[in-house]
Amino acid sequence: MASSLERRSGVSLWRQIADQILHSIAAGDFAENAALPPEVALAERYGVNRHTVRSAIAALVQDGVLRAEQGRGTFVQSRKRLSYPIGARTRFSEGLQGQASERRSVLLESAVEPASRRVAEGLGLAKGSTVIRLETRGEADGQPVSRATGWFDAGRFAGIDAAMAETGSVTASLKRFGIDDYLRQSTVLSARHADAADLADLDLQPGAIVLVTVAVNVTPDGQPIQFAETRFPAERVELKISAL
Amino acid sequence: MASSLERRSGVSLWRQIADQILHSIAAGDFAENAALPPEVALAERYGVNRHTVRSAIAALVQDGVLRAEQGRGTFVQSRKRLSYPIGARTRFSEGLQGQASERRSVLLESAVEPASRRVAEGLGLAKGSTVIRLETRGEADGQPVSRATGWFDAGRFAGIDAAMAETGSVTASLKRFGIDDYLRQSTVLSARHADAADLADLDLQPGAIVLVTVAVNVTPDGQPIQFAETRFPAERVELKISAL
DNA sequence: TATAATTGTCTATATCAATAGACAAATTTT
DNA sequence: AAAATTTGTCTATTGATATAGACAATTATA
Repeated sequence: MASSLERRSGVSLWRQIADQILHSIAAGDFAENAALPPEVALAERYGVNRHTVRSAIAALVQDGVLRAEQGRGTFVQSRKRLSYPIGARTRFSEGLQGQASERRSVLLESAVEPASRRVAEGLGLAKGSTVIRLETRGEADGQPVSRATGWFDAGRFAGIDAAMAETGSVTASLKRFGIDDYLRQSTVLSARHADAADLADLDLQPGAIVLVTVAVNVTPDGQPIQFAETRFPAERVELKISAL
Repeated sequence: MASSLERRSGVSLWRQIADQILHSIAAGDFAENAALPPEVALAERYGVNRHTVRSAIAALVQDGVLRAEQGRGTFVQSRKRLSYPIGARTRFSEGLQGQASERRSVLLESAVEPASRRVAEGLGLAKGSTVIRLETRGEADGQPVSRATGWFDAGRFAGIDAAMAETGSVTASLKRFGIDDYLRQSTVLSARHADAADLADLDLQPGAIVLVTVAVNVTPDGQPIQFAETRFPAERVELKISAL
């Protein structure tokens, strides 16, 4: 194993090592509260100075992933990564049952604006039609696990921003407009480094990776309701694709 | 827009800027062959020195994303990203039809070895059972688009490595063992920085991101056939989740 | 209790990353 | 032809990153 490192890549060695340790923990190489190899051993394995390993560990301690105890060693603090299901009936609140005791969706911002080409196409509207944009953050046990931007046809769903602010749930808000059921028509997935806004909203460290889904939700008879882009912090969330 | 940058984060400013430009292009802000803003303007927008912007551009030129012409400007070289479908009948060769004229799967390495706990669980075998591991690379128009590690029960599929080397297709190889149809039982998706091996196999630059799928393929009656982990370069591939 | 193992802190040095400024080279515009 | 715009190259300086070595502080073990 022990993947090697790339120098003068624009990503410092300590961050590469921190990423690898994080990945190693997520892959199950270390149980919770298990001890990491001592710094000297890690330095040798990665072929770097002990101080460089210490920088990586310091970053992960800062993130709450590791816990260092002088004289004893360095231990895995928490290694939970939520498994977020994606399927025909993807619902934020339902999906994480059993994995987190407290789940909620927070409305950060809403706006009424003309639809961009991308959004208009997704919703099957004419370009420039008025749409309502909702910016929301999903939290599980107080920790941000998703950051979504959703668009709705302003004509059909006027006031959904208020409903969302009140109920804190897309599903509940749509019920007020007579939508009892909706399906996920398509999901396109990609990944990238988190931008500054996502770093702030998701409480991530620079260099963090986000999984990005772009989805269209439709009524059972195929009428587009919502166009949404959602960013998930890759270090805290994995996506499980279930039957559609 | 113009997301800001994070200093002393372990990720250099030039790489952060390169990532943002890449994202901006992928988001459709610039058409193919469109000119980027001049270096001075970019430097001002990001609040950095012109030389820092030049480092970012140089990296993207090296990647073949941009093309710089002295006296004229800097232009978008190519912004195609393959859309790789994921669904119940995910097949490498079929999925990319129409997006690339030449598609193939190359067997890099094969080995017979005891199953790790993870693989054994995925295939429903006892831990330590003998399995065949196949390392393959998917290519579209000569460019690497996927890097897969697949495991098969060595008892049932003895010789599949030879069949794979001959046919270059998992589907064709399985036919020789009487498997005419198979389904994808589950897919778990994550993202991380590419490790050194992936960088080499996928011809990526350090710091690149890979989408990772871990999947189990089963016969129509639910018997596990293959356990596989596949890495996709996020800058070249997006995953489209279709009906299962 | 003494020893070993492990993390924490300090100093010093070399290399990479970023800033700053000046000017050359190529292209487009006036 | 001249001016303006834009990329390319050079020198110099500052701060972050990485290496090297030594030793202190804490904990577990012989």
